[in-house]
Amino acid sequence: MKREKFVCEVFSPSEHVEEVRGEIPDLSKVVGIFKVLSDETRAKLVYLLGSREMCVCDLATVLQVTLPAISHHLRLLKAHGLVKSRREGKMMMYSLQDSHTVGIIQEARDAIKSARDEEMADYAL
Amino acid sequence: MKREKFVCEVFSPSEHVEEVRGEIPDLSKVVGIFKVLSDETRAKLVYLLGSREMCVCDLATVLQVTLPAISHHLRLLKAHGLVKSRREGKMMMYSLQDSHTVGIIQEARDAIKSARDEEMADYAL
DNA sequence: CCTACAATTAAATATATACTTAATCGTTAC
DNA sequence: GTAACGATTAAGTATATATTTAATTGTAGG
Repeated sequence: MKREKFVCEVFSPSEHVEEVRGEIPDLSKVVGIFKVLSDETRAKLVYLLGSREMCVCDLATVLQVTLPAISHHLRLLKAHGLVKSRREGKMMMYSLQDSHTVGIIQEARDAIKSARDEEMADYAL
Repeated sequence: MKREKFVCEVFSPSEHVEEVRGEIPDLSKVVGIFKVLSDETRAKLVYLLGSREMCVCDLATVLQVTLPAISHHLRLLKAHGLVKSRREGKMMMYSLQDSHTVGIIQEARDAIKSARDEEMADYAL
C-alpha cells in the first residue's frame, strides 16, 4: 500500500473509506464510450451516421480527413459496437449500430446547455 | 485541398457535401466534456463529488491514486467548470460545480444498458 | 488476367496524456 | 519564526492516440 504519509484525518483511514468506495459503480464501459466519443472526428461520424448510411469515401470528403484516418476511426467505432458496415460493390457502407449513441451526444449537449443557461440566470440576479 | 484522388462518386464532390456538412453542429464542447470524462479516475471523481463534498486527501485515499495525480485531475475538472473548490483550514474541499454532469454519466450508462438489453432481446427471437 | 478504385493495413512519426518524484506554496499550531 | 501537513506545481518519463505515407486487399469491369 502506498501513501503512508499524506493521509489526512477527515475520515481516512477509517471504515468509511471502504463504504464510499463501495458506492462507486463500474464505470469502465461508460468511460470506454466517452473515450471513443472524445475525438471530434469520431463524434461527427456518429452524428452523421445517425441519420443516414454513408460510404467511407464520402465520410472522408465531408469531414475533410484522409481515407486511412477515417478508416481507423471507423474501426474503433466498430470495435466498440457503435457502428456497423456492409459491402456494396467496391464500397463499404457504414451506419449506426445503435441509435442510443446519438442520444448520448444529444443528452450531453443538453446538459451543457442547461449548465450555461443556469449560469446566465445567476448573472441576471 | 487534399485528396484529389480517392474521391468516389456517390455524392461527392457535388453540392450535397456542403449540405451535409452544414447539418453537423459544433461538437467541440461536448467532445471536450467527453475527453474529461474519458478517464476512469476523473469519472469516479465526478461520481463521488456528485453526492458529497470531499477533501483532496480523502479522494486520493478512496480512489487509491497519489495526491499529485488527483490534484492534476481535479485541476482539469475545474478548468472545464465541472468542479469547484473551497479552502477549509489546511484542506481544500471539492464539490460538483454542476449537477448536470453526473447526469451525463448516468444517461450514458442507461444508453449502454438499453443497447445491451435490445441485443439480448434480439438473441431471444 | 490486368487495370482501376474503394478501403484497409502497416509502419513510422508526431503529439497528447497520465503518472512519478521532488520541490514549493499556504495554512495552522506551537 | 519554524515545524508539520494538505495541496499544488514542476520536470521528467512512460504510454497512448492520431495522422501520415506506402503497401496491400477485395471487388468490378474490360
